[in-house]
Amino acid sequence: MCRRTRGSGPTLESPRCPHLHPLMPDSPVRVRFAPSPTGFLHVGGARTAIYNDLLAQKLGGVNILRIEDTDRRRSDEAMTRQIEDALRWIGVEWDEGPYLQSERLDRHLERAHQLLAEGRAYRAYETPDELDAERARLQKVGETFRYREGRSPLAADEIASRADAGAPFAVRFRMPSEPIRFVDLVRGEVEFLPEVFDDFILLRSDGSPTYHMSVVTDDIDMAVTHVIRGEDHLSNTPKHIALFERLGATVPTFAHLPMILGQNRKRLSKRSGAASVEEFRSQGILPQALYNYLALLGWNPGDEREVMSRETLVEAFTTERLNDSAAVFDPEKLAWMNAQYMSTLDLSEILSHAAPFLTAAGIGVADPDYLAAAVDLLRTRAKTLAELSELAATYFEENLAYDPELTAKFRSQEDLAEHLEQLAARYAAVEPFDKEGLERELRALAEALEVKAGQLIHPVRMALTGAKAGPPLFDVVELVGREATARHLANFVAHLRG
RNA sequence: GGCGCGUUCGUCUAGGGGUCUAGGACGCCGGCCUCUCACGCCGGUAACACGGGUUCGAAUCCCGUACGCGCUACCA
Repeated sequence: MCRRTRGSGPTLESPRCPHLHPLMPDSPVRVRFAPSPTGFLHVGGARTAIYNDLLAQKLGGVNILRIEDTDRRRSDEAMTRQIEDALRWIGVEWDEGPYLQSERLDRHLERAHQLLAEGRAYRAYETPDELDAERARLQKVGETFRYREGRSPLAADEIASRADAGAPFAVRFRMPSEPIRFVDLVRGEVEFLPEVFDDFILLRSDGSPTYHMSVVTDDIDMAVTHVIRGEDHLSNTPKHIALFERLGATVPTFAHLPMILGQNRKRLSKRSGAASVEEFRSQGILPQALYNYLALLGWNPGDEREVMSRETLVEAFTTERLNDSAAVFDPEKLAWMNAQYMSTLDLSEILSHAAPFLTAAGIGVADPDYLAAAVDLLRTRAKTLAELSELAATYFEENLAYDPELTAKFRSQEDLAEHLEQLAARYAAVEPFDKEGLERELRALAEALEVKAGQLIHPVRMALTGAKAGPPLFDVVELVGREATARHLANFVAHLRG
C-alpha cells in the first residue's frame, strides 16, 4: 500500500506510485468540492472543502466548486449564495465555479442515453412499489434483494407487455461481474466483490438522472483527478468507478475522509451542538481559527505544530497524513484555538471581524482609536468576538450600574469613599494623564493613607468597569481618560454612600 | 441481515517490531508571574477495546470477538 510508505517512498506528491497517480505525471491536479445546498455549510463539509483547498494549493492545482442541486425541492439561489459566503469567509478559495449541477442536466441525460445505446445500461420496468414489495418479501426469508439483470421480480412476458405498451421505465446500469478494487488515499486498498453489486438506476422512470449519473458525468467533464469526500461515499465508490470505466474515462484517485462526530459520538448535527460554519461565525469564532481547527481534525503535520496559518498548512499538507478514524468535534479546543488567534492576529484584523459584534453590543465607532485600544486591552481576555464585545461594552457606558453584591465588601469599608475622593482630586490634576503617572499618584496616596495599593486599585477597577477583574488597572484608567474617570469615581463614591 | 470502514489519555493526536517506565495539544488540578482576571511559563492527572496467534521481542504484523459508524432508495 502506497500510503503506508513514508519518507522516501512513493506518495501522491511524488508520483512514483502507479496506484496513486492514474493520470499523466504532468497533468494538472483538479479537485472539486461538491456540497448540496442545504441552507448552511456543515463543518464536515467545510473540512472537506479545506482539504480540497489545501491539496489544490499545495500542488498548484485547480479547485472547483460545484453545487449538487439536483434535488430541486431543497435548492435555491439563496442557499448556493450561503455556501459561497461561508467558504469565502472561512478562507477556502476556488478557481472554477460554482457550477450548478442542475444546469448540466442535458449532459447527464446524454451520457445516460449513450450508456443505454451502447448496451451498458438497460431498461427496467418494475415500479418502485413492486421493488419495495420484493425487497420486503426477501427480507422475511433472510435474503437480500439485489437487482441484477435477468433477476427481475416480474415475469418475462409481463416485462415484454409493459415494454410493448410503452410503459415508463428506469434505466439501470449493468454492473461488472469482476471485483472492484481501488487504493483510497485515506484507507489504503479497498475491495468490493461483485456479489454485492446492484444494477443501480441511472435514470428514473420520469427521465431524471440520479446522483451517481450526475456526479460521474460532471467529474469526467470537469477532468477531476482527485475526489476528496466524506466516508459516507465509500460504499458508492464501486458504482462510480464502474461508471467512469464504462464511460471510457480515467478513474480519479479517491480519498474518503472520516466523519466528524458530536460529543454524543454520533455524526455531528444540530442536535449535538453547533454544526455549521455559520453558527460558529455568529458565536464570534474567527475564520482563521475555524480553518485551522478543522484542518487539524483528521490531519496533522507530523510534528508538534498546531497553530498554523493557511499558508503554513499548505506547505505542510500531505494526503498521507490524513487520518482514517472518526473524530469528535471539541468546542473547547476550538475556543482555545480561537483565543490563540484573538491574541496574535493584527489588531486591525480583529477589529474588522469584531465590527458586527461590536455594533450588536451597541458600541459605535465614534472614536476608532479608543475602540482599538479597548479591544487591544481585552483581546487576551475573551475567547470569542462575542465575549470581546460584551467586555468592551462597559468601556462605552456613560454611567455604570454597580452590582450591590459585587460592591458589598467595598461599601463596608468606612474610609473608602473618602479615599477615592482624594484619589479623584489627584487624578484631576495629574499631568500627563498616562499610566505611569496614574500609578505613581495612586501608590503615593496609598502610602500617605497607610493602606496597601490593592486597597485602592480594586475599588477603582470596580468604579471604572463595574467588574472585579479585568486588564491592568492603570491601562484602564489611561484608556478611559480623565473625564470619564472622574465621572465614574464620583458615581461610585455616591454608590458607596448610598 | 449483507457489505464496507474504524477502535492509543475525557477529547484531538504522535507512533510504522526493540529507542514506549507510550510523546504533544485541549480540558482539568497545582505552582510561578502579578493590583485582579486573562495571557505566558513550570509541573501533575490520564490511554494502546478484548481474545488468540506470528516473533527472542507487538501499541505496531495476522486472525477472531465486541463495540461504533457508513452504505444497502426511482435521496444526495
